[in-house]
Amino acid sequence: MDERYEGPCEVQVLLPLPLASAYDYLVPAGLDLAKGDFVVVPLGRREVVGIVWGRGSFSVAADRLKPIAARLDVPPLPLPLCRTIEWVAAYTLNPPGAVLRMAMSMSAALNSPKPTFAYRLREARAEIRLTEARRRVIAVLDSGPPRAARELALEAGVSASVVHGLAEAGIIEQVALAARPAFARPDPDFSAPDLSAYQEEAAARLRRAVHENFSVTLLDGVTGSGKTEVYFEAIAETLRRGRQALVLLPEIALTAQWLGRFETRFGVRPAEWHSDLTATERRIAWRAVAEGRAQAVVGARSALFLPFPALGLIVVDEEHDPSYKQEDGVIYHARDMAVVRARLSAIPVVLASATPSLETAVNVSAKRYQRLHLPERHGGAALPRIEAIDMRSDPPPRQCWLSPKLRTAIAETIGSGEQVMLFLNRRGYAPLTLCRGCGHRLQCPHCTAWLVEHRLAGRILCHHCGYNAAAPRNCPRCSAENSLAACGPGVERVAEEVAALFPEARSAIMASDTIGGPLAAEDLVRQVRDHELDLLIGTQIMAKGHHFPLLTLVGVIDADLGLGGGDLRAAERTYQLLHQVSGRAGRAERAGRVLLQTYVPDHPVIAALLSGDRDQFLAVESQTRRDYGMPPFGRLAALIVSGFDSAAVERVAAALGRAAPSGEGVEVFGPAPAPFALLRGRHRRRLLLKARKDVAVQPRLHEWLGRIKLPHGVRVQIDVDPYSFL
DNA sequence: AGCACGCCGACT
DNA sequence: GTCGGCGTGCTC
Repeated sequence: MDERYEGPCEVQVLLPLPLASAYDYLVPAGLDLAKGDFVVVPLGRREVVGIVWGRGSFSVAADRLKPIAARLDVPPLPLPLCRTIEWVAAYTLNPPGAVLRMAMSMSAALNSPKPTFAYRLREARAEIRLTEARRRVIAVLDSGPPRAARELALEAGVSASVVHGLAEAGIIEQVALAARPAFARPDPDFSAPDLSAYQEEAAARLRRAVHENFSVTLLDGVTGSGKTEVYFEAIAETLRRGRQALVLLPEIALTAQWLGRFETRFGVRPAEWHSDLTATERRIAWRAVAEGRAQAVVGARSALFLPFPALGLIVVDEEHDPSYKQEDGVIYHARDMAVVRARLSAIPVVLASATPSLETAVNVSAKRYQRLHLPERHGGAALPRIEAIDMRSDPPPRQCWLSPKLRTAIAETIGSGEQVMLFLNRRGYAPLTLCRGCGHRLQCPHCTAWLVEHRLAGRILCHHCGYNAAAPRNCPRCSAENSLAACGPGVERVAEEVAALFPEARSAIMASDTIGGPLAAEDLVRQVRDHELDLLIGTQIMAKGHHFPLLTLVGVIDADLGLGGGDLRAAERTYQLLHQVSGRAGRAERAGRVLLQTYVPDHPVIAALLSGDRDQFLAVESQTRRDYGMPPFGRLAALIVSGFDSAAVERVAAALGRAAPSGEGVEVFGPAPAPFALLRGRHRRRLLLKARKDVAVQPRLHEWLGRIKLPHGVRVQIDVDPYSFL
């Protein structure tokens, strides 16, 4: 049903602000609006852009209503996106305007499409004196299409004033560019894929799904089994139907390598959407999506809220990746919300992973999701051999982290002209620095966290708030000289050990803080590929996406890291990460080998990695969760109370504890100090609501919070389906 | 989220 | 005496 609102009448306008509800406005006579339209409305003494959300609610006296100032010349927010916004708001208990803000994070794009101008040579040229600079500009225009002043100046190697001077003199003239350069159209038939029988079968199933309504399909296959090529076929089919495709990737998996594969298959790069686009790039990409000119978009989780008018497919690659969980502001899980958007858009969604999340695995068992399995490595390469090194019987020397067995394996591998990757998910030199004299530990002044020494940079930093100071020479408390001792390993410390053990090996560190940016990262990848390096030491940043044919040994320095702490998903996450890291070993003809250094070789996670029996691991993990009524067999919601005044935070947390809902199928735990009891200077307390699967938690949470009056300066955040807890 | 209004310290 | 600090409260 096409909802139109012809003035004079009243409509609700949703503003991208954390207001409890949409506001009513008058539609002036002569203005004809539809749901989803972008409008400018007065708010207090400013003007803001909002979205026409529905007919007036008549909740405010008519004489207080203000008229809508204008309708913007932008395609309306697509209705399925509007419904997704409402759904996410209701589910996460956020004001709809706060969710809308995520879909309007590009205010510049809303300034009506400003016509862009280019210069071309005039037919009839006035006679003027031609300087060398002017000649160059004319030559550039002679040999190409009209260009914008800036570009023209750049290409001719002159300043902009030369261009303007030529315009003034009547040699060149401005022409309006008809449309902004269209986004290059990906060609679904640019290159025929070379698929295995399994891949072809899976691709055929997905192509069919693209012609039907909502469905969720898990594309399940080990690293190297060719999942990407398979979902590319679903994208191709979507493009043939003239619809748009969205691929969500974890931020760090969006690499030049992925883009290159897309370009090989479709002839052009897709539109990109991620956090380090410039304002201009955002504007261009957002408008191209909204106007349907961008047919294929790859992006991080926030791309989920882009205004696709003709969305036909969503792919969530690496669906198990924890970075899909947005942890601040509106707390949501992009994979789950992708399923919601697909359902509300009546389109298929494909979840791809080598190590599906337990939630997804359970949804497959329950037949809510389809599963397509790619059983083998494409090209027939063997899976890596995974072995444990029991650190209790094969310990490294004191203050060292590589066990004798791992050292031997490294020497053999490098000796035979192959490459090694050492994995340790810890940036910096050492996770903890303490004073041998007084026992003082270097701690962040704003967080409950140790300061991590980064020796290469000569700094100590907090990995949670970004606090950053020069590494002290003496103990900050007792001033003892040379008394600070590093405890435990970080990648820099492992690199130090490697340099001492293998002085002739060419090695490099790969961590988010040691590589300058995407370009430096690409260069490092190239160095590995071209065998300019023998050994790479890195964090999870190198866990995904790269194929290095000569890399045959992966050493995991501390396979137990992340298993402790009693976190709900610790086991699952460790399994996923180590499995992914293992997949880096031996992808071509050469067999790979993975060595896991562990003190608990019998731990179910380590055992599952050694046996390669993922499904058995998921079954055991699933049974444990079921026994304890934990997700996905029960529901969790966390309340995080935070503020700068710790006493006030404490009081609110205690009051929430007393006002906690109770009754059939609902339990509340806490308040307890939150995982980071002090974060960025804010004190934090946490309460956890656990409910049976059949209990709707949102109304309970709503009532619960309604019973508490929040003093100023204290904030309560709601995390429905918290991803981790301690 | 802005942007006001509002009531207490150092300046022309 | 004002200029301005940012606490709190409203915006259809």
